[in-house]
Amino acid sequence: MLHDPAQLDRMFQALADPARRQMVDRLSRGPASVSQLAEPLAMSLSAVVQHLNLLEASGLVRTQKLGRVRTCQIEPTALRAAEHWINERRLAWERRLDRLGDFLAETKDET
Amino acid sequence: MLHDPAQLDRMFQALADPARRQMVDRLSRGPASVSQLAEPLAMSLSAVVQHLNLLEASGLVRTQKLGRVRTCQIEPTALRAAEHWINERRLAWERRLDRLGDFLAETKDET
DNA sequence: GCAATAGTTAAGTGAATGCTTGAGTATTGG
DNA sequence: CCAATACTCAAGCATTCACTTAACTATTGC
Repeated sequence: MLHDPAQLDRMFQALADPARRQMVDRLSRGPASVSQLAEPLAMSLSAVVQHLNLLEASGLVRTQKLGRVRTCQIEPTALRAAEHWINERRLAWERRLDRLGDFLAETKDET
Repeated sequence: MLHDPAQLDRMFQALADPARRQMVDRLSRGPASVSQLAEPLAMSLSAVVQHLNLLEASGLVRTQKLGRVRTCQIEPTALRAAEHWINERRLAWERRLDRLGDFLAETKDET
């Protein structure tokens, strides 16, 4: 389920918004309630809840409600999936460059 | 300029679209012309050019025109910036978990 | 019990996005 | 020279997005 392309899509989509990235950033320093997440953001609590729902649907954040407080946490495995996608592409490119370098060095030797 | 928040924003924004990610994926396997990028995509060439312009503005892709052919390449340093942002947050969370584990182990010893 | 707290839900709005079509501009092979 | 190629640019359009406000529900502390 980590490599579900639709899930990857929701994840990158979720990370595309600066407010949501700020929320992820805040959560990387420890769990927080919805109000705590909202506090530094210049928008209504309702807007924050909507962002949070998206983050949860994307798998980046997990939440649980105790009483009237919803506590939010980062889901590191989801972050790792996004990280991995980018890393794979970058490495593929860099490996290609290396092979090209090797090839050029070789053909230069053959003078 | 790699840590310009506006640039990071454009980058995550660029990666949020599946067509654009498919283009990055294709480019990770080597340079390509606009038409080559368009070939597997179910949309007009014009649409592809619009995606490409966004990718270029985000710094993820560099292009150069020779004659009538625009050749596109990945810019790995930009990919690295996105990767780095995610990685930092994930590591911050995981380090926090480790410290928490240590604390729990310590307090358990003190019985 | 009742007011304050913490969050939820729904409806609406304006701006941004992802396309399309159509008309144009260089370049290039024959 | 001229037709095919390889884009490029500008409008227009439907959908999605990021909000807002307003009304509502569920806890908690006194």
